[in-house]
Amino acid sequence: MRESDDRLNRRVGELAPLLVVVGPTAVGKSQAAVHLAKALGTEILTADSRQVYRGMDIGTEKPPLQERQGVPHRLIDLVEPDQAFNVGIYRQLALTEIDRVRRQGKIPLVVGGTGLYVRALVRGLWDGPPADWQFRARVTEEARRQGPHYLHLELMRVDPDLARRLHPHDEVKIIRGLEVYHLLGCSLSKLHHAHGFQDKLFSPLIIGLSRERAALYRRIEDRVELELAKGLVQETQTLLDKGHGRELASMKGLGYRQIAGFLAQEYSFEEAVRRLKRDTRHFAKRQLTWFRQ
RNA sequence: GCCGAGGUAGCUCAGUUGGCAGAGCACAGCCCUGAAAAGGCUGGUGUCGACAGUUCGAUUCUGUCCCUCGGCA
Repeated sequence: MRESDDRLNRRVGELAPLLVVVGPTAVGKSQAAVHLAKALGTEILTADSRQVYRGMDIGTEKPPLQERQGVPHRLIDLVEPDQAFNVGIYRQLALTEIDRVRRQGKIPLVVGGTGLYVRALVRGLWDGPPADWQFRARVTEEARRQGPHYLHLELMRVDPDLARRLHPHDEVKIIRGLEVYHLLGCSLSKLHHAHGFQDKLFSPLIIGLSRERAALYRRIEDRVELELAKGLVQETQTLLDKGHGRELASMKGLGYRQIAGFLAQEYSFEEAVRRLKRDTRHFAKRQLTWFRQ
């Protein structure tokens, strides 16, 4: 019943509206989004792969309660830092939230800096398996033994199309390709192609925020200093004390990674701050290439 | 003032037995569908401190000067 409704809607071009605000870190998304949400009388659905972790507040720049001005923020604090999280889980939860907001007669407003999450909402996500960490550990170990280009050659055997698109050094993506073949017996490039990423559920209006580069970098530096003043070091220590090791994906996030290195006495505090600022600038640049298109 | 070391990319430095100057970082551009704040690719950049001399040719050798750092005064 709903299925056919959706199909009908698609045919007549009446896809559900979806408002999306994207932009690099520190550009001022959160503040702009609160204004927009208040003006529209709606809520904020965050698209941020780091704000989903509970207890990671300062380093992920979750807007403090007083800055939210009563606007509900959803899709944050979803899991513990040692729990697995990924685009698939995000998309599922986000679709539920979007549906709920729509039923209340409001325009869903998605705000975030994680390009992949936004794209998975707007273009769909192929129905694939999540990471198999045992497989990944095994394959990584094998690559150590067999030499650097071993995995790429393996992928060339099972998925030549993907192998040609990936640089031999891009181990993370190469392993994903091997993993999918291992789990499903079919090449990832075929599965991607079959899906096509034309899975349009919404008619999105995407608003990209930007700033002059020098100003953005200045804001990043100020923001890092502010995070430190708010107690980023203490927050990192607390997470480590809870047993959340540096190998966790969540602990590899900006801020935690650099501060954890300092706490492990690998380098000085000044060096940690320098790296954090630098890595955040690099990240903002990568975000810009997602959002430019 | 004297002695010593040095002045090469935005920064830290390597180098040229005299023949179009090169690394890391910074910076810029890009890729991406279950780790994505992850992971990966590509690319500029130069009065080689200044002036003169030797030389077919000087960033490289010689001289003078300027500047920086250390030591002695």
